[in-house]
Amino acid sequence: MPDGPDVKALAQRAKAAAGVELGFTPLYLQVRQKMLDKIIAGTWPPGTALPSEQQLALQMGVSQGTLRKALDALAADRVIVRHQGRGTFVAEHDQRRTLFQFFKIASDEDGRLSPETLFCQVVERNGSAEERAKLAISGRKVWHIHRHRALKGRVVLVEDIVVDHARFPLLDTKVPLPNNIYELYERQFGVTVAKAGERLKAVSADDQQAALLGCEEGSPLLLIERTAQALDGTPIEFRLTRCLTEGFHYSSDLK
Amino acid sequence: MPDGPDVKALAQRAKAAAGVELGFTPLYLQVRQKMLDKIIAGTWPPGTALPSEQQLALQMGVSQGTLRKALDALAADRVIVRHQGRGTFVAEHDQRRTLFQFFKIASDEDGRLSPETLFCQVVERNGSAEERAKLAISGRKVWHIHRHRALKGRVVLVEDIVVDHARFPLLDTKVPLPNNIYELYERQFGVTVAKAGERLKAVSADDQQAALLGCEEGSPLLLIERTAQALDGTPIEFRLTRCLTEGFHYSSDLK
DNA sequence: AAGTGGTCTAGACCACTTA
DNA sequence: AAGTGGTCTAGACCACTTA
Repeated sequence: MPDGPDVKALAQRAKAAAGVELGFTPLYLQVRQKMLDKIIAGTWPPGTALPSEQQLALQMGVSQGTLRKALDALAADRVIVRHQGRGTFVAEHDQRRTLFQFFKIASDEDGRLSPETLFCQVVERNGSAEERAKLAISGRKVWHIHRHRALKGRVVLVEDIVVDHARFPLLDTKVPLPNNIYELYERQFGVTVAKAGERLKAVSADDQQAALLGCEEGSPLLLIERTAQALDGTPIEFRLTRCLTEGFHYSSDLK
Repeated sequence: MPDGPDVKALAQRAKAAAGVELGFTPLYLQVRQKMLDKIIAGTWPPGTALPSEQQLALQMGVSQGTLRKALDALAADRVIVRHQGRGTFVAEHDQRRTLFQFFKIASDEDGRLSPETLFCQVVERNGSAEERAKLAISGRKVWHIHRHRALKGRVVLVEDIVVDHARFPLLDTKVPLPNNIYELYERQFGVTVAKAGERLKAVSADDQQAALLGCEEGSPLLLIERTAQALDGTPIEFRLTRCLTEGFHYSSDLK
């Protein structure tokens, strides 16, 4: 004889009563949100090993299957990383992640490479209306980071990065910034970049850019406008990258 | 008392004995491959409604849960599309899919739009060594499709598409080609484009391109090199798109 | 009302890692 | 040997669509 016919329906209603309900939110998505909230709140900082699935299922009062669906969803968004036999961990901005998730420039012949930072400057200034809108901030001040980056020994990237001054106190004292800037955001400021959207255009190099990149004025450059967001969707960073695409390209998979 | 302790282990070994085994392939991936094979073979053409999960599970001799994991994997790769309450269908190249999966150009102000084809020419010619290598073909001949496409009434895209002559017999008799060329591949030639990789660069417009796009010679253009693949990974199409990015951009999500 | 995919449970066992 | 995530089953019920 099967036991209680509507255990999960009761659980569903119990969870639903507590949260905002529009129509129907499955249990596993409610669990996913609860776990995401803990990660956002810093209860489980990046790199932390989560409790085992069995323990989490007990804590949350759901079956292991439901708990796994929640973890699967978080893993699909790269919020957590799972290793069979080892455990489940909050995702970190190590070099590998930066290279594969956030760096899309590759050599035509040699594929993906890590860029080397040859110059880096941090300036405090007032943000333009556009910048403050993109960062959704009410304060006036922003940090402006300017970098020159090289691949295969040649400067091919010029970056202009703008972030909220208030969110990154004393950023200028961290100079020279490490090559991996998202690791800095994460470790020094508790800010996790979770995803980004990019808009690509072709533009002409002005005299300054031409001098930096060692090309002629008016040469075509790939312009990449990136808006990066935190785990909760808050915009964190606005970045313009100008890229010389002779021997290099931006790689995009359509699937 | 729980019944047979190793039902699935037996099933696993039975399946394993039949197929190529390197280490360990889970049942659900074996089921996924079997279903993919049927789709590739044309047993289930695009648009077909698959049997219900219950029926498929019975046919394959696995539980509904395992069958669902196989379908989930196929749905993640957009090979099939599922609709709660309606059924599961083999994915089709309708306008929506083309717009969201394979067309990444959007208006800076108005977002995603469908391009309009203003000019389209199909020519038969010998493929270059590079083209034949990219298409992995041994024959000499290719079709070269040249199109001019407009967004918001302005020509901003010039496309040069190269496909295997042998795979698309009498393609020139289909002129004028429909706006959605992947739908043509699918319906007229039984060729399904499943995924594509793109390489983006910034280049200068030559005199012809400048004339077509209504810009000055030397203007920066976004060059998109696409290689599109069939369900089994075979390269199907090599495509060069040159794009005027004034008021438009290429959109890419990093996650 | 019947059929479909979607969720959830409880429990067994496997593959893999670490000690 | 013990612990972790990964697979698989059998079965119940829910949300949604169509007739």
